Amino acid sequence: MKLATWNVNSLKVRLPQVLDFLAVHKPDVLCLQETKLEDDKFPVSDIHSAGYQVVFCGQKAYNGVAILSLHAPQEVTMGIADFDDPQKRVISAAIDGVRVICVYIPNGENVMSEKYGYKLDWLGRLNTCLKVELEKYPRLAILGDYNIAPENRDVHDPKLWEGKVLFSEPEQSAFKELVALGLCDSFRLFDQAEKSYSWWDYRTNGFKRGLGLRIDHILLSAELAKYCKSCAIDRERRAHDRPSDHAPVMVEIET
DNA sequence: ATGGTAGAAACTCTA
Repeated sequence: MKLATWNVNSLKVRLPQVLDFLAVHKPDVLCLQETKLEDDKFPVSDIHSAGYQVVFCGQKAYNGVAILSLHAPQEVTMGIADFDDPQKRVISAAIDGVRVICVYIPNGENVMSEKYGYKLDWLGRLNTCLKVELEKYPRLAILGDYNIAPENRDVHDPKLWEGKVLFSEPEQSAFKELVALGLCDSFRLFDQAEKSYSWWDYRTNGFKRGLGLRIDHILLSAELAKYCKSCAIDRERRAHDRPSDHAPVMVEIET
């Protein structure tokens, strides 16, 4: 079983690239973030024509998440339980016996921003909700844009990024607390190339200059991690014409 | 050089 995640930064612009990704990799599940589409604008028929089912939860201009799958999504839920968040950042479904949670964790803007407080609060609420999900679904995968680089090796220049949003200590602690629930950063189960990143800022010509961060992750419960055979970043997607600023990440799980 | 680019929307916000 192949599970993938990709922050597409506008599904309207990236739809042809998403369809190509599906055709090339044939993932069982693809989680999307930053679709930036209201639900009545979602390209359902294009996804169906590609042989995929889809559930989604979006809004105008910002945020928006979706789960594409070969098999039927069941027990679909939107958002975080007991948290009335107007921002559309979470969608979950049970697919082929795996509970899939697609997350777009807030960016935080900068550590002095109100949005940074919202991000840390949001991470606390996610943690609480994942505790419950883990009890209910031992086979759990949380895929998405976490907007957190967990370790020094996940950032091109840790010194430069020290104390900055995406890399600050409180964010990294929140990430560790998610892992401490009994989850595992699937990328680090395997040997990986140095300077493996999943996001490069458009603004600094980051991709061309190798200025990246690894902020897109697939966390797996122990029950899934023990059957995980690979985890890879599809870095070449970032070199495409009109690329998203994020590359997809994909795991393979033996079933 | 506290810059730069990209997307959506609508003369600004978010990343």
